[in-house]
Amino acid sequence: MASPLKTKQILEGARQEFLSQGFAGATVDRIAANAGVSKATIYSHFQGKEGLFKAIVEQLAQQRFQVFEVPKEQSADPRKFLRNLSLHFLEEKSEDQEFRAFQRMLIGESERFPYISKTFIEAFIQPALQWLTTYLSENPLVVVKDPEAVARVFFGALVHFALVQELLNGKELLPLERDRLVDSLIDLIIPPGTEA
Amino acid sequence: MASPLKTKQILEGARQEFLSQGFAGATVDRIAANAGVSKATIYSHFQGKEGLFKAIVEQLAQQRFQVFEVPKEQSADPRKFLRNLSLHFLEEKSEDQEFRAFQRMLIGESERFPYISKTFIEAFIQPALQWLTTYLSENPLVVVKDPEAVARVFFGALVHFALVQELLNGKELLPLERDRLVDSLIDLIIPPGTEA
DNA sequence: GTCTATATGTCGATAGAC
DNA sequence: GTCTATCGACATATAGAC
Repeated sequence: MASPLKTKQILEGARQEFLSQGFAGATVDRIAANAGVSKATIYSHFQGKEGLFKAIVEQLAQQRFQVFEVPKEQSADPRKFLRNLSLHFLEEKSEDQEFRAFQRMLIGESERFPYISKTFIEAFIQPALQWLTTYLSENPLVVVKDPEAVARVFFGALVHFALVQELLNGKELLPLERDRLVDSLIDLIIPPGTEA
Repeated sequence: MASPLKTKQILEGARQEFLSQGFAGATVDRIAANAGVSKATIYSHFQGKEGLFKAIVEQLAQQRFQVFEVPKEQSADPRKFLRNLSLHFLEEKSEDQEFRAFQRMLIGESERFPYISKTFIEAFIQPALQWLTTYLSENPLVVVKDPEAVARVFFGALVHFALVQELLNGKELLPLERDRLVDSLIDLIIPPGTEA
């Protein structure tokens, strides 16, 4: 009842269509054309448009956006370490066109399909905040009163910057170098001159 | 060629429909029904669905979301002042259902309709950052090295918190009191014990 | 100016041939 | 299993009566 090759083709075509058009704007006709299969084949592999949409969301959340990568080798200096981490994060997520499209779809459809935001939070936001909270708690060179809240400030400042600059085309209207944001952010979390 | 009353009714109906359904999901039939007019009337007042959409966006950006309110009476203590301002901002924007819907639509449609994000940045984000930057620069009790970047951190942390908690239903999966976020944020920007 | 009625196209989904 | 061909519903947009 299911051919693995065709299934893969359908998912590939559906990902492009849903990410670029949203759920309501996407059409099964275009998905079929992108995938190189007929519409009937799609309906034999998935339970309609919404079932396909759900499959795409889970695939993206679990396969592409699950990992919040932290370098194995942590620099001894927390300031340098967090600075590199932040710049790497901003650069990577800003350049990742598919990630940007996923964020757009995520927020745009989160009212109609709450499981999207749930999936994304559990796969991406939750682990990132968890790791940051632990790092801010356990590193002896870092002193913060409420690591969980500070982790939110840190992560929020980075994500919001990427969101405004890249998703909302803020680069042109509100130009600001990544380095300036990150440097100020690090200075706030770990004031300079706190080296061991 | 245009009746002011009908125009108002159409805009009212269109706002509800576009905010709840997005551009692709909205139908002119429902807008006409909501407005209590016929479809033909809509097409005589506006240039099709997209023209109506554009009118809605401009109306919302200019009439509802333009003002970033700052209390006239600024407390002498910057920590207290920014704390009240932040909590007021979070409370107001979190409760404002129409603002949440607008953010969703804004981000969801920003690729297909770039003027939406441009309008929102100019009406809302730009003034807020401007005011914050000025405040952080000119208040003698506040010392920050790069006010423009710190304003981004401040605003970004608040907006991202509201976005995750309210738009993405993070309240349930990642519970965190507003006070804890705001208190930590203020402590980072203006360390306690910096009173005059 | 605003309506009813309709033109014209595309949507999601399926039946039936192979 | 996968296709072609097609269904009914509904989309945007307009013509013509009043």
